[in-house]
Amino acid sequence: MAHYNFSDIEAKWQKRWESDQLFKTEVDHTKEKFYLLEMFPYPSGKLHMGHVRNYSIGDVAARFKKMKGYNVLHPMGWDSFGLPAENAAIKNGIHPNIWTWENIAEMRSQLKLLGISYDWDREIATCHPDYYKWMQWIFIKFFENGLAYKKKNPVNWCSSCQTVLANEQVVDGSCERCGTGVGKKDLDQWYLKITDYADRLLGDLDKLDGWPDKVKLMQKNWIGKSIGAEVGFKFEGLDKTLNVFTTRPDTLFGATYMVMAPEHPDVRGLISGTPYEAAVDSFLSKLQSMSEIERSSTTLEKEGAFLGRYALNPITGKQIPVYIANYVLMDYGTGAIMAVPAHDQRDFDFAKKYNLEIIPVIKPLDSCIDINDLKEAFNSDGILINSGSFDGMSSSEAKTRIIAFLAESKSGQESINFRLRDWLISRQRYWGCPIPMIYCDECGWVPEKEENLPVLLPTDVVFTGKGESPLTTSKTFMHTPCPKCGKQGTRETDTMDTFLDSSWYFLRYVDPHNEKEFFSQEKAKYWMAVDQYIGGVEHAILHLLYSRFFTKVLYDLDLCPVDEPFKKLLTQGMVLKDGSKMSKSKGNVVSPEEIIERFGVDTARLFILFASPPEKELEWSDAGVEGSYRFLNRVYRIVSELNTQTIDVSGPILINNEDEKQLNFVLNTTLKKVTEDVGERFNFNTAISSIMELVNELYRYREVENLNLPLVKDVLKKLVLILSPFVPHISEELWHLTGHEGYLYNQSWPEYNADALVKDYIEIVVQVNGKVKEKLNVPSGLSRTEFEDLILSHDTVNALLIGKEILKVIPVPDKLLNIVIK
RNA sequence: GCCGAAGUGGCGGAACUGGCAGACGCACACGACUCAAAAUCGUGCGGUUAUCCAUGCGGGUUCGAGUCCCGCCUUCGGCACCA
Repeated sequence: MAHYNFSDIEAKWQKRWESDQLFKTEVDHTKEKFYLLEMFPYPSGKLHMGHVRNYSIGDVAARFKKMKGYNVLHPMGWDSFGLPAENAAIKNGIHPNIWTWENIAEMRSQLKLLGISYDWDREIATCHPDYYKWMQWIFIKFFENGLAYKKKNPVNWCSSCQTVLANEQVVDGSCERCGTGVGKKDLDQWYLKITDYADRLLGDLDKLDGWPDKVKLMQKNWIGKSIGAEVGFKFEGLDKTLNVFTTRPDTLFGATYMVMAPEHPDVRGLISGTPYEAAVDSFLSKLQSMSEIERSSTTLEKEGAFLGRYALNPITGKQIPVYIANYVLMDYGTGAIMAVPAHDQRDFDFAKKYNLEIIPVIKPLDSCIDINDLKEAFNSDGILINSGSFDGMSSSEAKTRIIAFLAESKSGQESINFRLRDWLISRQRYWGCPIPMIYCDECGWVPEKEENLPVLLPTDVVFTGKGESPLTTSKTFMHTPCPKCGKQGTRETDTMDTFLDSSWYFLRYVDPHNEKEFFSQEKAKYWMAVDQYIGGVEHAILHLLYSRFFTKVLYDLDLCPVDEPFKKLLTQGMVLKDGSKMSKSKGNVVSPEEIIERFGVDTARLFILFASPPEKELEWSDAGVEGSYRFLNRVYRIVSELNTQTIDVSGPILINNEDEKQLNFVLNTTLKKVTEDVGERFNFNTAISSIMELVNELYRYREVENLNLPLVKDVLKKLVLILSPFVPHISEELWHLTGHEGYLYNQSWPEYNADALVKDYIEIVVQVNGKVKEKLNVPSGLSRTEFEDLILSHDTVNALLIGKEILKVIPVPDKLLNIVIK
């Protein structure tokens, strides 16, 4: 008998699928669409198991939806700008462009071995000018609408590499490339105004029913909305006000000192020429000598310096000393706080160190804490004390009343703050999308004209890994006429953060070859939003938040039909080996290529999908892979063996005896379970286990005399159909072997027959006081009383009850009966 | 420190609205086939066994709890001086 020759089978069908353009998709208004997307990869050159898992999960969903009758869009592309290409250029002298395209070619061929149902005609690469032209176009839209701006701000700076680093490139406070401690440097950088969208990005999380709560919560925390008040404290003897933000206006009477961030722009003016200047300066220089990480450590002792100035409490007029301190940040709120040591632990620590006054103004509801002798700050809500006319109010009431009071005297109002900062997108890098802006002495920053896009990356650059962006070394790039006035202008030489490229790629897929628009609105209307998005949880915040931000901006500009990009999100777990993430340094990497060569891609896919539910971590097991391989052999063997008997059989399926009924029952429970597990829950592991049970049942049934061949034929056909999303190659082979035409991808998903699920007799459980005592076969579908009477009349049940007093009987028809006795 | 998730056999994991804990697979053991091995097929497989004990630990609700509630422990993840 023919045996399962996976390598021939896989090569054969992959070739046919490709030449017949099986997975090519077009807009079709007669069908409901389904847009399924896996996060596109960075072309590092090698496919790893995480990729295989990600795309296998996606392929099951895509093939299933197609068979369910949807018009499925399932594209793939490359997130191909980024640092590794440039590092390779510095290290090996290969141009990033060559390095990247070679990697793409390599990875594409590996990816094709997986047999995923991608429409390769829609392939995109973010480093291709056809793509980044539209990236630049979008950037200009942001600029024209006031959402992109340039400002000078302290950024991460590696003094050894002489370059700016993204936050992600700072690992444990050091440069990821050279290990030098990272400092801060003031640089002129481009920002996107994501803070304008903070409230909507937060509020619309509620719309995202199909997202994991975990991811929504992470975004919520990242956006970090705080409701409170901005309060102005006048400086004593100066015509100047110190504005602070607080979430606890109810503690205003407990403010005993003020703190400004060391970088606060007003500090210099307050101390200049005063006797305090020298002491403050020595504190500031101490801070400057520290690295950013040392400074931002929560365990750092709180230290500061008195400015020799006083502010006045806007309600009481009380005189309050003003400090600077290392624990107040310039880039949150107003860069200054009112310190209430009785009710904030940080202020409490500082007050203890500098012997500052601690006045309790909130009393706990249960007064078990001695509020006058605090060992630590009491930071919960409570009842106001020591607060004049506000005494006795609850914290929440006092917040409202005190804000109202401040508003009346024009010294404060309600205020909301977000921890989300504007998005710094400038990178002093070569291998990224050029920022299409030109600086002109007359006109300032002017966007490049649309007809001149894309602003191409120059090729005559030097990669030293030091200094400014490599674009400054190009002789052809920098100088260009101002698009507005025509005088000599200078191009921006920084490139964009690559997270911008990936913030809209899902939109380009709907119309990837459009040369006139970044995509046709017509097509976007049909395809958007992405119905199911699948990727690693490591993108829970940045990529997914940025994509939501872009979609909302484009929606507001009437350039996108939806304001949320991804309806449903599945965050797949990592692939582990020996309990930890596969990595070269740990030497626990399992190469997909090797597994595919030894067992075939169907086995690899099956193992990955079977061993763990998609959102959980997956522990790699070589023995488990062999188990999956064994199962596919088992399937191949029984289908081809039984097929010799059923191939020419036709006629109606008649169920005659218990064996046949049982086989038909298992077939239909499996159809139901697989349909629900794949379609509703993404529980691929249990779907597969139920298919295994069907195969086991088929092996059992094979042993009976006089096989019901029309029934067997039906089982074989449906078995192959439901296997096909998981293991498409072997399924396609068996589909044709069993005499069927066409591709499985174009077949309809088999529906279960509800009648077959009804059993005449059901095994039920008899419990006494909640413990299982007996199992009985009884007719199904009885009423509660029929069920109860039948079981209580049973001899073996009565034997359990001899000499006992029955207190209560709880019948659950078709399941169990519990008898409570004394 | 704050927020969140998860703890079930030797292992990966099932158990959907509270209703037979351990589906399916791996590993292991035994049997059949074989001169033999591999492959394959079959049987067994939480601990004890008259019974009982078992879903991290301790309580609770319920006729009945892996599932719900309260309090701990452990592990993992996110944020981290955010006023």
